Amino acid sequence: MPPDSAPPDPPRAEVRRAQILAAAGDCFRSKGFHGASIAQISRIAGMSPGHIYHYFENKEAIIAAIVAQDLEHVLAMTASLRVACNMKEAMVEHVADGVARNLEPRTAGLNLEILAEAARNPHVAEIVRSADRVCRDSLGRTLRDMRRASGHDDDEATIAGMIEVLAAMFEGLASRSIRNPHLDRDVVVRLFQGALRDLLSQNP
Amino acid sequence: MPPDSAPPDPPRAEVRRAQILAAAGDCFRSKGFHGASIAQISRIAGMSPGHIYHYFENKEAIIAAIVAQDLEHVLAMTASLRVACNMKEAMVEHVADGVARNLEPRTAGLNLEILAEAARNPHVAEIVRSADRVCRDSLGRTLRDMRRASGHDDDEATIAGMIEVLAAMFEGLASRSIRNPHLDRDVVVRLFQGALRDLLSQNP
DNA sequence: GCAAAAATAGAATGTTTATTCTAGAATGAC
DNA sequence: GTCATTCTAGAATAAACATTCTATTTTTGC
Repeated sequence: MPPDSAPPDPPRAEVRRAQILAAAGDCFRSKGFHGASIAQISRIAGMSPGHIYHYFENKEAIIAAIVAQDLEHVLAMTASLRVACNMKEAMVEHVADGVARNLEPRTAGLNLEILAEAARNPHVAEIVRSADRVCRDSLGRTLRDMRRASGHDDDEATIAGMIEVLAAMFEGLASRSIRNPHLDRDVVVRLFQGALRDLLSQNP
Repeated sequence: MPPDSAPPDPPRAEVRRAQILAAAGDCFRSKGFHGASIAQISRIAGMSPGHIYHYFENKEAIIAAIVAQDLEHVLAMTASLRVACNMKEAMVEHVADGVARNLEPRTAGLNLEILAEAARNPHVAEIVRSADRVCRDSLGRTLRDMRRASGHDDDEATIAGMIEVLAAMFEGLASRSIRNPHLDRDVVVRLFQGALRDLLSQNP
């Protein structure tokens, strides 16, 4: 449950809202944002089509809510990772998790759907970008501390660049899982660990 | 009547077909595969909606053609790259082009659209996968030669893994260009070059 | 020039869509 | 229990959509 800042709503409404979001998640994953219809979502959510409009202004609002919900998960994960990973080797150990998560077909599909929608829907783009900003800030602090601790003195641009490279690598796995579903995950993990080590200990 | 099963030879037909594909490309880029309508495509292509069905059986066939066309460009690029890049440093030099190309918003948007569609449309998935197979084979040969020339003896799995890492890095840039449109391209190029050098010269 | 064939437009079709409207059922306050 | 409020269903609406049909124009082979 996201710790919503919204005023205390009747619990009934919250349950209903959650049902809609769950159903919409399923439909969006399998049909895409524009391939899934309100009728379909309402059937899976166990309510009438019209009733959905008591909780969401329109279909775009449902899309936005799904995107926000999904990114909040990522945000929470990033935050917890920051606490656990003050050291380089700890990060390297987490690579296996990160690779597995990003290769998961269901995750990959919805992520790509979100990005494609963000590429043409400014509202969704803003949600995606603001979540990314938070992730980058958090990862940036971790990275700067780590590099300082090992004697390097990087400028901001280099830190930001490292984050982009890291992010591109992991986010690129979604693309890889679609294009080459039979890729050898273990080898990828091994090489990712090597690349990460090199990236984090390189001289400027 | 369904369209002629054999594409007509006359150049007239080819021009018309190309017009449709060009218009469809524009529409798909700005609205997505399912957001773009035949009416819209036909308007931009300068013909009637019904006429499109003389060249394509249905909308999915247009999507498939666009996907195939796009991937053929990538394929051609990969092939030319293989000729030019027998050496590591030559590849490193091409990083800047590769980064710029993958960060291009128009390219990135359509690529993400294609991947999202491939995640749920088996027909499109097959096109994408077969193109990727060709790219991997070509890059694999290049990489193996390069590594042998510098005294390394890798097994197939390692070569395949290197390709996956490389591909993930570059393909991940599409995601980055959406999530963080203001990223510093030059720094990313510099760090990509370093990462590429490390990846290609690491010991097994 | 002239028929046969191909190319094309544009209206017609039938379905699907998001969204709104209307009215009935559940719930809770007192 | 009664009444006001909130939920909820399902029909109604109006637009959009992919696709097909029909008729007209253009091209081509001769």
